[in-house]
Amino acid sequence: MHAHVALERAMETLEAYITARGLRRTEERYEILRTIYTELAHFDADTLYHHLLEKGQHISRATVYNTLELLTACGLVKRYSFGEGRTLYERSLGRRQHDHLICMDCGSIQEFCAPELGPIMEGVGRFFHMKPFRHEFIIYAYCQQSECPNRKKSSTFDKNEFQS
Amino acid sequence: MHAHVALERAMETLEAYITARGLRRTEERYEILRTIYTELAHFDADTLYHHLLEKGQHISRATVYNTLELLTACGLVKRYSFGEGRTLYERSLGRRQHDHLICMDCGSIQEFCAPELGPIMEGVGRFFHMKPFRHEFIIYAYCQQSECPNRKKSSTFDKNEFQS
DNA sequence: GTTCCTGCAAAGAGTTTGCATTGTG
DNA sequence: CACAATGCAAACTCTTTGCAGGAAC
Repeated sequence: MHAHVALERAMETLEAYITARGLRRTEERYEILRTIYTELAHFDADTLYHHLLEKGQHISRATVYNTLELLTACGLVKRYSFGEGRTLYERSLGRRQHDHLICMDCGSIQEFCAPELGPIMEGVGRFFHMKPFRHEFIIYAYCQQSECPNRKKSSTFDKNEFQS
Repeated sequence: MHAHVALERAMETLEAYITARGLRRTEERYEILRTIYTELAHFDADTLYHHLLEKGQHISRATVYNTLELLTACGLVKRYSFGEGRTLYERSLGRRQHDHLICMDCGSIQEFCAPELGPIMEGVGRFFHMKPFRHEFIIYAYCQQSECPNRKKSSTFDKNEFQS
């Protein structure tokens, strides 16, 4: 699905959600949704806040957090907790189910699909007599190249957890 | 492996680590290791702190955090980030590789083994030309019973993420 | 005696909340 | 013009840090 198609459908979903609950159509909400769907892949709240600032959009942190909660509630955004307590968001409409691989050298995130996980999840659920709802599968990996091609900054991942 | 055997081996590991690096054998370190290996399964730093307090062990938060970092560094404790940003620890010596299932009704945690994950991780690593190091696989599930048998407190898991 | 460790309190990061103001419906 | 949303700042939680006193070696 092309980005602008996903954005259009996301806009419709947001419209419907706003209408159904009698909420307000504020410019901030549309701007944040647009930004997420066209400019950001995996991001945290503060990155989104500063990204908006750099575009000249002065939207407060409170509104950023409120809107992320709203978009999460209506299924347009997903929230993840990655290693070392990083809370990241990503858009969820128009993207197939996927999991994440994180480079421990630079923190960059790759997505992959592993349909085999479905049956595993079902089997575990049966074993515990629980009803599986969703899963998170995160692979932490090193680049095989001596110099990580994604390296951008000092890693937040090699402080304590991965030493001998 | 019995708990006290695991504790003994953990003590030896800690001894060796302390000796190798010229660190100090403080009572706080032994007490925290003992507590983790005999009394706690999955816990956060604050739970450990209060658990020690209730036993009459007044060990400061700073020392609790320092010691958790030390024990993580020498492989006796593992740190996890679960949904909604919970940072939890568990002892790692004498426990086979496992993953976690979290009850969204009460937050209780079950462990399970899924050896099928190894090959999946390897395959994904090959695809991205990266060297997988470790993984986290978390299943979030509901109890099938209408009343969760593990229910202890109001869930921290049904606030935003799991509503319609 | 030297150096490391502890405990306290303050600082810091990330997120949430209270409240006056703004703006949608 | 009612009431929801915004923006700001303060509060809050979890974790880290600085420093003085105390313990290990």
